[in-house]
Amino acid sequence: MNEHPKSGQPVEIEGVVAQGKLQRLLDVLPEDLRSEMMPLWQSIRFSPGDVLIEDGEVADRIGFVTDGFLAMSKTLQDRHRHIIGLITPSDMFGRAFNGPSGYRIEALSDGAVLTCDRQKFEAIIARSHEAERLFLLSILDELDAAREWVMVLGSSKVVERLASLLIILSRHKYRTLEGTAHAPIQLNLHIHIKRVDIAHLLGTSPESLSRAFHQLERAGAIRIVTPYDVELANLERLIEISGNSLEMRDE
Amino acid sequence: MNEHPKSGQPVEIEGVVAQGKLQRLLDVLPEDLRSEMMPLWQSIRFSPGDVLIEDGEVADRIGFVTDGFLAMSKTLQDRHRHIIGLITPSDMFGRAFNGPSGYRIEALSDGAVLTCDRQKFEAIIARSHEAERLFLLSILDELDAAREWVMVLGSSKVVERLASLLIILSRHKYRTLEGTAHAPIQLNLHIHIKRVDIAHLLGTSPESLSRAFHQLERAGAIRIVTPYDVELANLERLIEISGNSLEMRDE
DNA sequence: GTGATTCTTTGATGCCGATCAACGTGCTAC
DNA sequence: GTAGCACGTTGATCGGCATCAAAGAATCAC
Repeated sequence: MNEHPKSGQPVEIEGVVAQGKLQRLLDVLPEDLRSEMMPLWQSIRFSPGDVLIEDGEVADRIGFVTDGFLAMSKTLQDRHRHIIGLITPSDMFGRAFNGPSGYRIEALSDGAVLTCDRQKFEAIIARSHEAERLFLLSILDELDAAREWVMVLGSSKVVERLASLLIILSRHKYRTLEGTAHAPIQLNLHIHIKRVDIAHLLGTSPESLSRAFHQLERAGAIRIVTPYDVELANLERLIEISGNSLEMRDE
Repeated sequence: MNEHPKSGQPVEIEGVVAQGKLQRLLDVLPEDLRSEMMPLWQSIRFSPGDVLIEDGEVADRIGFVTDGFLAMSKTLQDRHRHIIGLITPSDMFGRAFNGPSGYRIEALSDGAVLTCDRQKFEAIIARSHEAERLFLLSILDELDAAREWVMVLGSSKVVERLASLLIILSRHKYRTLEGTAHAPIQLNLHIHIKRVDIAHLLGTSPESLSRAFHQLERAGAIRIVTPYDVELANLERLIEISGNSLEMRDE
């Protein structure tokens, strides 16, 4: 670990392998900057409930998710926790170039991230025009995700929101499966996130969420094998219920 | 019009004056690029209901709001219109560097924008490292706004969401007043937006919205002079009702 | 002015979902 | 094994809000 492989080779720190955005970013980084940056990275494995960045903390770290799910949330003074968004593999968190985060980053599943000191990261990235540009452009993806999330939360009914979430999660599975299978008839979705957290994500209660799940099953859209294993039996109907609020592109 | 003033001088096209983000962007642009870009700008004045960019249209224009309010929305196939966010003076719209918008941009009030062909804009901006950087960083503001909006929509109750919106709008007034008054005791807020549109913004119906307004008045937080003129009688209480979900910084 | 149109408000009803409470189920400890 | 615990589901009640309907209020045409 902590070797400095050449561009194009996978980067791995303590068994955690960089992929997605981070991988691409390191690929375009000139050799010298790359060597300089590599020792700064640190891997963190997390379990459900772990808090990576505390609410309001001046957390000057940025991180890239390599595996698992995180949530960006904010606790109001009435102790009610709002979840702002879901952070999925390849996503970045922390507010590079724009001061500390202001949000709480908390784990919803098992997984791992690679993190780096924010200011050092910025300093090195800024020395490569191409890398900086690539990095800043990746913020557009975050923006898209945030807006998609607004669409999801804008759906009045819980079933609609749940249908949207299942589609989003299945898209992520597609993304990693891309290239292996082509047109999967039925999709077995393993949900790594606890019901309570899904409920908070969708702005509802575990009870209502449970009913929504079974409502989807009764509608024939999904089949609940276990609470963590759902079969998307009728994707078309699922999309229909979701209200078609999501772009179905593959990125 | 269409003269090419030196850096630092206000830019004005057909009576519409660039300000905020666009102003700053033009300020850092080298003289030659600036001269090249100026003729590309075009001013558009709008009235409530005007659609600047149609849903799904491959609209390759970007624009900066100089005055008034716009909404970014998306119409689903069930004809239900979701509003993704509010676009306010100084904000940008259109997806520079990232393909066409995909959203509908529609006017909620009277106002004006300065627009430019997207690809030509990108091409010129990309030739100035500093300008490109400034521009890409401004996307972070959009991201913040989107996330703030998620917080607002995440509030379960309509009054809470309304309180948040009023605060957001008053902040914008502050922003333009900045420097003139310092600690205004009471704030007369002129709302340029129709009730129906506010209702859609907040994901509710005009009827429920009306009740929410009067609920705020009964709580002593605001005083309704006319439907378009509201006095923020008790800002503290308003913030309290909003759930404190907003950052109260002045940017 | 007067009428027409548009916008806002008020009232009545029914549904969705939050909440409280209890039960079921699977896992861990020992 | 059994006890304990965490998590998920189900049931019952109640409040907020969408919806339908209709009545003010403001604006515009002429």
